[in-house]
Amino acid sequence: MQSFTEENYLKIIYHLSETSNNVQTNAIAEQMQTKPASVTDMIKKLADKGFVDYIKYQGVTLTEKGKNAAIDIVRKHRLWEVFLVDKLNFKWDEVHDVAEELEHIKSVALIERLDEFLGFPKSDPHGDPIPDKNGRFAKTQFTKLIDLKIGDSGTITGVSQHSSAFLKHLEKLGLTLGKQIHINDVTDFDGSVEISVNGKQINISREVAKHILISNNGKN
Amino acid sequence: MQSFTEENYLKIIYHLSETSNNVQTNAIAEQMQTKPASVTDMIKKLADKGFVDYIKYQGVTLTEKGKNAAIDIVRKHRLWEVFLVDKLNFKWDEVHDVAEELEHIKSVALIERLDEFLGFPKSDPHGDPIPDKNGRFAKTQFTKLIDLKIGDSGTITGVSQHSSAFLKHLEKLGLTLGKQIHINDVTDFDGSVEISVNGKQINISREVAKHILISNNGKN
DNA sequence: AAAATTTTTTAGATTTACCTAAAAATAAAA
DNA sequence: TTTTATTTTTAGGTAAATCTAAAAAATTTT
Repeated sequence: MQSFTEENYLKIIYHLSETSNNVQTNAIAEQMQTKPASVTDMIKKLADKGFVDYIKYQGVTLTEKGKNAAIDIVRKHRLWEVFLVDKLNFKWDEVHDVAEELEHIKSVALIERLDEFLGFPKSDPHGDPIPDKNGRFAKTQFTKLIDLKIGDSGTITGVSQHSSAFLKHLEKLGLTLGKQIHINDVTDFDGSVEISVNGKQINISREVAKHILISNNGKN
Repeated sequence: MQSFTEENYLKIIYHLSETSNNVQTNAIAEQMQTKPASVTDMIKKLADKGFVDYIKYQGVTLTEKGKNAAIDIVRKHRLWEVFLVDKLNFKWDEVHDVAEELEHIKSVALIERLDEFLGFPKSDPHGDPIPDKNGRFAKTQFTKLIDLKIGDSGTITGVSQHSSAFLKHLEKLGLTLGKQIHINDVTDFDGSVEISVNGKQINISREVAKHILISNNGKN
């Protein structure tokens, strides 16, 4: 059984694995808000326990065991987020920190019953897929809004940033999950994007456009 | 803000305070499943932080601050128990350990919304009162079943033991909250008690009778 | 009231997850 | 291909919560 801290490391390594194959010490340190030296210590421990493969100076990759452990934590995190939003009326920008704590509660029965209570949801309030109890989930293929071309349209189905500030901003702009959008123009000067949503035209910054995920997008 | 461990100490000191005024080091050690030496260390820390009053060799008492902190944890524990039983269909003997973890989640909003979601329950699945958000709760006056006399009757409204083994045993005997009971006889030999419940006569050991709490009891 | 017992504390170590500072390895630039 | 910069690791140390063994205080027994 893993400690609270080990679980956080596994989860972060898992998320970093999604974009790069070998996860670097510095990247982990940044995410964990700790120092690289501390990361090296923990990596050795995780390697000893068989959660990661580790070659000095080469970064780490999760083993099958490590990946399963990480997916289990992600599952818990996302189920709790659904609980908070669906049952306790939290906003999507309020759930992250609390779920961050709840995800470490160790009880298989608890999570299975929670899953059932919530009606076996397939995605969390931010559009991220929820692994089932065997760790399986549909690999969703999103396009970042920033990568769409003028004339493209699609549906907002996810976000790649869970900070309260970002989500509140989206809310204010009316950019929530399920909304249909259309790309009208891209500004040369600052890369900001002119889009239609809710029958209105709005301008969003490049930074915002990078973190909005779109599906069902059709050319023109 | 207190650590996980500090919270557990406060909770245990609070519970021990209900029966004795000055809580002893050894008693805390036993409940915490640790050694007296460790307790002395922690007591000093809690005293420094103003949670307890402590005089060497004299045991501890909770300060107002300590008492409030403890009641807050008890509140969380009991609300989570209600959630587990009412919403997730846990049995009353399955909730203790999970609630023991959930009680440490730090979010005022979470607990207030959970309380509301559950309909502001006044007692938990074991009959213990749930403090409101200001820490207030009705001081219930129970009589232990063992203290009733032959001919007395009353209603089961609580238990003073939360172990799964004990609760499962009660369940099997049909001795659940709200049940009406009548004392028929007390065995001289072993102090076991002959009672009527559900229209049947059963015999319960002294040990069991000690941990069943009765209210509305009328003489004869 | 002295002796024996129990309770509590102190002293000194251990483990976990951190840290800083400095050394070593790797990658990038000149 | 050196030099420079970046990344990572090692070495040695800290704080929290625990431990064992032994000393000190309080309580109980005789």
